[in-house]
Amino acid sequence: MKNIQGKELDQPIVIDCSIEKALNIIGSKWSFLILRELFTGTKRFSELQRAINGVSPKALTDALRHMEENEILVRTVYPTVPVKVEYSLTEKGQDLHKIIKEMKYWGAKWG
Amino acid sequence: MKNIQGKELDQPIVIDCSIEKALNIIGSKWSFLILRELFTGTKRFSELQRAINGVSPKALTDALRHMEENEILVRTVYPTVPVKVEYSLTEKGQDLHKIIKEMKYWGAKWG
DNA sequence: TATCTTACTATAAATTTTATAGTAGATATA
DNA sequence: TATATCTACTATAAAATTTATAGTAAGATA
Repeated sequence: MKNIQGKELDQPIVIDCSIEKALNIIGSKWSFLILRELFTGTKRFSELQRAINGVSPKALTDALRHMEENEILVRTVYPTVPVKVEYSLTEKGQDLHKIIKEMKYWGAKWG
Repeated sequence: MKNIQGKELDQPIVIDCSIEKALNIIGSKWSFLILRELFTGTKRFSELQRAINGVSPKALTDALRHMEENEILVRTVYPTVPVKVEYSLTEKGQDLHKIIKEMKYWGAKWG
């Protein structure tokens, strides 16, 4: 995953801007919609796939992995057959709620 | 410009989600950084280019055009030589400040 | 035996993004 | 006179990313 400037996120570059930091941690456009879903509670992969119109499984996997690495969400695997995987927000992830809420207000007002 | 599902924005599709509406109107990742700059006042193309680390002129032009079409900012051309072009936020654009502010808080806390 | 399920991967194709050079048109400099 | 400078972009090809599609494991079900 690359940052907003197109550099690998594990490269030693210093970003001063908090907005850029937030955008890099959140990841991609899909992350916002994953957040929207997870604020209402834990979800499985297939539930997210159905709820988010237009995501390919790869895009969803990539976004979830990125968010997991950045400790926005946790991934829990239940070794059943077929396997069950649940995604839920961490405190860090829950704290993004204010941003998404403001987006929702703005979108309802101007969209 | 395409929407978050990859469809052209002028296609007759209905989006119910306010978050998606907001994301589609804002446009791309660069838009957030353009907003960051314009909240401090009117800026010229070259000022934005210098202030936003890593934008290509094409990416900047594309983002500005998209934001202009969506009435987030206005573009004013002064017919001097060389020409001078200024970008400034509309009321709709100013109103995005809450979102960016929350991003900034979050980035400062967790980033 | 064939089919269904979940949570993904693999691959190639399609699309987007980026880097780089170039443009106008007047002024400034050597 | 020739060259360089400035701004705000465009054009183009190359590079990178994203998407669509098919496929996988591994047991349950009909």
